[in-house]
Amino acid sequence: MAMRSTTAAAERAPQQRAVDTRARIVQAALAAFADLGFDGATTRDIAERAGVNQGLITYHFAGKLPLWQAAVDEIFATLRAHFAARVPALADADAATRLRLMVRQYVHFAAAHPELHRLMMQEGKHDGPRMQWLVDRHVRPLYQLSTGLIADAQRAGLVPDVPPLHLHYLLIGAVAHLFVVAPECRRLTGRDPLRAAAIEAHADAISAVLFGPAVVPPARRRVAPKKRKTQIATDPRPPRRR
Amino acid sequence: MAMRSTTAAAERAPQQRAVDTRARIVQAALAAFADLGFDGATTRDIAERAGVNQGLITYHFAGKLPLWQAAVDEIFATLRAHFAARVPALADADAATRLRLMVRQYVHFAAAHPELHRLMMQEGKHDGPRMQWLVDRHVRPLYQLSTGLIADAQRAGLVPDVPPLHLHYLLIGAVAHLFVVAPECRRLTGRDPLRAAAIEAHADAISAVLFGPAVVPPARRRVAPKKRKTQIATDPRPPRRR
DNA sequence: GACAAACTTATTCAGCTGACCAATTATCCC
DNA sequence: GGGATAATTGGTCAGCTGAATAAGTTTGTC
Repeated sequence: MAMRSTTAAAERAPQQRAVDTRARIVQAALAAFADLGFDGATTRDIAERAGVNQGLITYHFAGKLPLWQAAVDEIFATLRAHFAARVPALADADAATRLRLMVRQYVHFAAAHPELHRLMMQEGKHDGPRMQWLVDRHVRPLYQLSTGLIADAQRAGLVPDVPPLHLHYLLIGAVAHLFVVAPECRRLTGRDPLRAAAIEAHADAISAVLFGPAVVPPARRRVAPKKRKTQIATDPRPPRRR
Repeated sequence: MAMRSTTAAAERAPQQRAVDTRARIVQAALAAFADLGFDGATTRDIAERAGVNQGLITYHFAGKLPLWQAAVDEIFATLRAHFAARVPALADADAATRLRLMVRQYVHFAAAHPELHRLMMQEGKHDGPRMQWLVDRHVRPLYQLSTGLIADAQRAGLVPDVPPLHLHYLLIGAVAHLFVVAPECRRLTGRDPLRAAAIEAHADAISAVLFGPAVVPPARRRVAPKKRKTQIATDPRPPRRR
């Protein structure tokens, strides 16, 4: 094993190809675990999806469980990066603005990465050591962030005054379900919910339901195809006409 | 192989114990398929959960797929019965009342039978013959009922005027997700979302978000109320509190 | 008691499971 | 270039799981 024996002889930096294969394995594992659950997914299947030899997954990861943990870490890191990159200046904006923006970005993330929610539903069904690890390491921090924002928004009168717990789970389900069962929606309706327009429409629907009709000046919605030129400043979506 | 005799002699009525074991197998299959998906679930496991011999499942059902179909038929029949029993006089009431009532009853059903949504999410992830069968036989009729009600409610100004497709999936996710991942919620928050009070609170949350804050009289509000001068006539949702 | 429905027991056997390892190749550092 | 090490390969392992069925036993009904 690589031991930094005598001098400060630095351990070799990991080679680029190793970084690549690791990443490909993690991505394949993510898809497999999200699809089939921990027990249903097999290391062979994962290796095949990743296009690598099966022995490699034991080489790079100690076993199936560490691989699962790496996959979970990966998708949550992606989620945090998504928000960090797209919800700027969190400290500055008021709660209302932040929540509106985050919800919209959350819709986009859920559409681009349905694995997150598929995986969470696979694991959320049964308690156990994996779920414990998952909740303590990733879910709880996000939950506290989410409910904090919700409480702020409630104080501002932006969202209904119901227990934040319920609003939190309500929101997750409302946002993610369409994309989790996107193939079903496609067969049922003939429309692909992953089209950019459909994603935007879903974000609009969520916003309309959660925050009420997006109006600051009481423009009448719903009656005629009246153009809505006045968009609230805090909602960065482009004005869309129907 | 015991074949049903096709002679002129009348077939015997199925014995009661056979009806019972069939039902127990179907219930066990429902739980297993919802938990593990079609491929992940095993007939051995199902037989064990049902407390019957594994050979019986091949005897009563022709194989794994017919068993799955029986389980799906069962849960959807239960859903229809639930609505039929609890949403009376569908023809009389106006769309608003019906939708309010159905949403609330839907929350109760989702809490009592999370298998439905677990199963739908397992199957909704990938297209294929099973999903096709499922959509054609069960999902599409419900979808048309749901979107019909939504459209009516939109005409009455009860819910935001967004595409019914999005409202439909939004609603399903919002209602069901909390109960699908109930164990996660329990570990995360220490509270059990299956308590009667929690179920009611979730129904309240859904109603508040979807229909606006609860109005005092439970009486029907059929037409757009003109009482509120601060609110435009075309939007009957009461304003959120400031 | 006759006879079929309902159920049990005991197989079958192909294929897959995660883990592990010895041999091989690619890459790095001197 | 060459030695060392990281990265990768192919293969083995021992055991388990899969659905299905054949043959035998109990139970209920006529």
